[in-house]
Amino acid sequence: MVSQRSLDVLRVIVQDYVASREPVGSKSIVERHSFGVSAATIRNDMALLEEEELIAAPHTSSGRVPTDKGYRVFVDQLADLRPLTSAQRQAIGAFLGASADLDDVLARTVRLLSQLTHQVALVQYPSLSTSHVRHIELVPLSTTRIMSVFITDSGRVEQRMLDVAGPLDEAFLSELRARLNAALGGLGLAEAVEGLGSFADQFSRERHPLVSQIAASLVEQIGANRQDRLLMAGAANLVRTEEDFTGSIFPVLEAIEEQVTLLRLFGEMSADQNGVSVSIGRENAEFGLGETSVLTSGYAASGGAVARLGVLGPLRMDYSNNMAAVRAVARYLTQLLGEHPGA
Amino acid sequence: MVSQRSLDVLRVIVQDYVASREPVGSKSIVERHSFGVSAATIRNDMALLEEEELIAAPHTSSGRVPTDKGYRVFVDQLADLRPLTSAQRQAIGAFLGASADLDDVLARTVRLLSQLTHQVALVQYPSLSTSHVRHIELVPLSTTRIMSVFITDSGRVEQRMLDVAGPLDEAFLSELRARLNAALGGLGLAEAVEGLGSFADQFSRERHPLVSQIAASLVEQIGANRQDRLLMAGAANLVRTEEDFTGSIFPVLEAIEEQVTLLRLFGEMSADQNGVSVSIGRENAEFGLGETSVLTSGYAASGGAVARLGVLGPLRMDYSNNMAAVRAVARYLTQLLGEHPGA
DNA sequence: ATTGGCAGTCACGAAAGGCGAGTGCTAAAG
DNA sequence: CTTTAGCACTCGCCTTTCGTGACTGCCAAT
Repeated sequence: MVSQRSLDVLRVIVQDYVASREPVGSKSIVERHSFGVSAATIRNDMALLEEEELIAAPHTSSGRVPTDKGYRVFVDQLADLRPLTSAQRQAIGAFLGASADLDDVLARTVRLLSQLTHQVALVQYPSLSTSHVRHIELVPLSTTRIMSVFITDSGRVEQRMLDVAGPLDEAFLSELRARLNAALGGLGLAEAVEGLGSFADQFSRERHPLVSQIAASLVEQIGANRQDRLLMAGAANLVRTEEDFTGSIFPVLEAIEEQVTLLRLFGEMSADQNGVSVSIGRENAEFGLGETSVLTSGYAASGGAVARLGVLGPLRMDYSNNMAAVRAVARYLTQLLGEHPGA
Repeated sequence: MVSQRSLDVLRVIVQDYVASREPVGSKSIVERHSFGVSAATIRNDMALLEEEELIAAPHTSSGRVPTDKGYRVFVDQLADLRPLTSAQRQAIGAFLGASADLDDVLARTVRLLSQLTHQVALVQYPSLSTSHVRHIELVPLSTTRIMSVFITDSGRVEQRMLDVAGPLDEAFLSELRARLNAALGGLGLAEAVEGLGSFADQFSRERHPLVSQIAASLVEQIGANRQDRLLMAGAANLVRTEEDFTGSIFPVLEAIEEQVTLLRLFGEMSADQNGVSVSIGRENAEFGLGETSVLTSGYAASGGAVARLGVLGPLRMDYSNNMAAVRAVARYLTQLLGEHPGA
């Protein structure tokens, strides 16, 4: 049985360790916090916590350090996040206030988040899977080459080049553009792909191969871009916290640059009651991030597109502040993208 | 007077030091290379090199290490770069072979370059300043909101949202689109901006404010995007070579994430006869990169857009191989972008 | 100009010793 | 049963010391 006071002891151990980077001993606890009991009593509680594997001693006679499990219990106890300071709120507004397009907003967001948390920040591009076709544009580049621009209501724009078999005149391209938008405008991406399957059938035998080719390219374009991208900022912060990693941070940086891994990790994280999901230490082992914690929150772009953003850092981080920052930024971003669809 | 043999000694000092990371002494030189002279003679040459400040001794009685100036002389002596190995050439082809759009090509390029050189790789987006207007598209998002898509012949696509004062109908939007493209298509960006200045004058008094607003937004869109972006990959390599930096690599990573600084540095580097420009150590001091070397080469996208790509790493790097890689990738990229305009 | 010899310098690594923070345990008190 | 004070013990860390080895600089001879 773990008493309430024991949990309080765990809390201050995590807090003090995060603040000082040094194993915390019973004596320093009683002199820094008002528990109203003696160091010996704290020692008894600490022995209990050690039995539960919530804390561990690096050396036989040193203070204690939280284990992965200890951080987990600590985080789960953080029921209420204190809101950000007004200075931080202002920073969010100032940073994200006036932005032109989605690329810009997300680029600013990731930098902002990294500055607020002093960790590596990550922002996933909104998934296309739940968004809808806003507009398709075909732009002639030469007589046998066109650029197709594909715009969704989540504000994403994807362009692609295509060499076509036969020559194309502007009139036919206009017709094609009009028919494409009539047929696909407003559809979800899956429906659009379906619609493209039979799209060419409405054209003459003569035109059919050409239109088929273009339709196939569009299908590919839609499908290919469903694989999301990830923005990163604040890699320098990882170096700053280098001492918190037992070995080198090299493998960590490698894993971060391997976006596929992170996207998989993002995919497996779901929101808890605060909207912020936390994955700690060995919980990330399969991603090569066994020594890091990842905090994420979902955010919604318009068009129903959802994605995640968050931060990554050493186990020894300020969970409280960082979770609040992630939550606040996600909320602000959702609000911003909701207000100005696609912007 | 610095004899030819002295320069040869400098060369092997750089080579051995790069290979071993240890100060190189006279004895190890004579036993690893066939100079046909004794260690004492080498020592005399080394004393000469030291007088010229091309090498220095970390401690009174240790081997010698090249200085910034020494690396500079070494690099300038590398008249002919040996071409890449066939395996490397194949890697370039395989990596960049099939790519959809400019974003994709550049993203692959930067990763490729980082893998070839084992350093941080940087690729600058082609500057818009010398490219031309390919197409302007206006997409209605709601009655008072449009998205303008701006396509250049260098393959870049920029989108932007705009709230307009009055309601817009589709017919007028079509007219506007047609007139915009008629007026601006093919113009250089500077000319396009000029043309937009008086563009609204051809419309009725009633339409004038609306068109003015759209034109102004387009001008802003063109201007704003002239500020280039930079792709980076291989930050993990900096960590791997951390020991080559006297202090922490933190400020280096910070400088790298501050794209503005790097773009300024890129701007100041011009090509030498090999097409590869090298900036060594303190030559980069004003950018906070006094302990790094930067190798860059220009490349050309279609539409006359030019930009630079390159790598950044510690002074102690394999200049010969890395310069060859930068040159090869720049050439390949130029070729690829030339073949498939905008792709 | 080149070479062999030799004394001198100095960083680096290993070994030793002292310090001190912190623990676990025990016995007594509330 | 919980809490407290006291105490012996452990062990990482820091500092000091010392020996080793690599390399240089100089000098005299070729």
